[in-house]
Amino acid sequence: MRIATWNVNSVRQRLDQLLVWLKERSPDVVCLQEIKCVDDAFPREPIEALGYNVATHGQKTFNGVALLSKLPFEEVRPQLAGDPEDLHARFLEGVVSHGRGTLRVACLYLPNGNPPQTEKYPYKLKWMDRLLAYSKERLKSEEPFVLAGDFNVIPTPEDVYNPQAWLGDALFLPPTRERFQALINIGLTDAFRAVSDEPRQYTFWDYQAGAWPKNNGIRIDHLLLSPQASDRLVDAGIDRHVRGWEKASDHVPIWADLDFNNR
DNA sequence: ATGGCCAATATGATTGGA
Repeated sequence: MRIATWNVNSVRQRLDQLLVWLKERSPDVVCLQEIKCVDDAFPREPIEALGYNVATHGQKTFNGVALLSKLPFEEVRPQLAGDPEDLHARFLEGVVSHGRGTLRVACLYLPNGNPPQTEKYPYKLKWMDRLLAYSKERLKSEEPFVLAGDFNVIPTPEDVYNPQAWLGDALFLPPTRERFQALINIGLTDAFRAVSDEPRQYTFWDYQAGAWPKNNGIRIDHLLLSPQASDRLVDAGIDRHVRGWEKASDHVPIWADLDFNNR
């Protein structure tokens, strides 16, 4: 079973690339971030035509997340618990059933938090605290689940082309990294790092300043696996080549393969 | 962080992104 996540930076601008990539990688479950449209404007039909069920949690102009699944959804729920006043469309949880049980997938678009001296940074940290609380609660069920999305977190200096330049950035500040590490400490596994210790493996390159041709990137999109999911991990990867396409998103897709058959 | 960006919006200047 292949789980993938991709910040598409507007699903309507990226539809052609999305369809090509879906055919090429054929993931079973896909988490999309920054769809940047309301639910009614989401281009469902061409995606459904490829065999996907579609669930969206959009809003006007900004943010917005979606789940695509070849397997039917048993349940779908928007919004991360813990702050009823947070109306940003950044979280959508779905449960799909496969042959040997269910898999819960949480699609998330974690706040950027820049500039750090504004109210945006405490909002990010609070969101991360809510995500930790959510994850602790879900771990109690001892069922396989995946946190998938744009975390806007550079976990370690190995995950950024020039750590010095990012020391004061909301994606790399110690309180940000500490909260990401807290997710690891409670038992979640970074799928990509479970299969590769290669440095300079990035998921985002800025549109500006020749970042892509110079490989000035950062690794901020992640798949975190619960113990029952990481037991099933067989491979993971970054679809770096997608960044070189015409009219590319500034993020590329990442994926993980989980084998739920008997060992 | 930056050699020059990109997307959405009653739209041509502003906001947000990372």
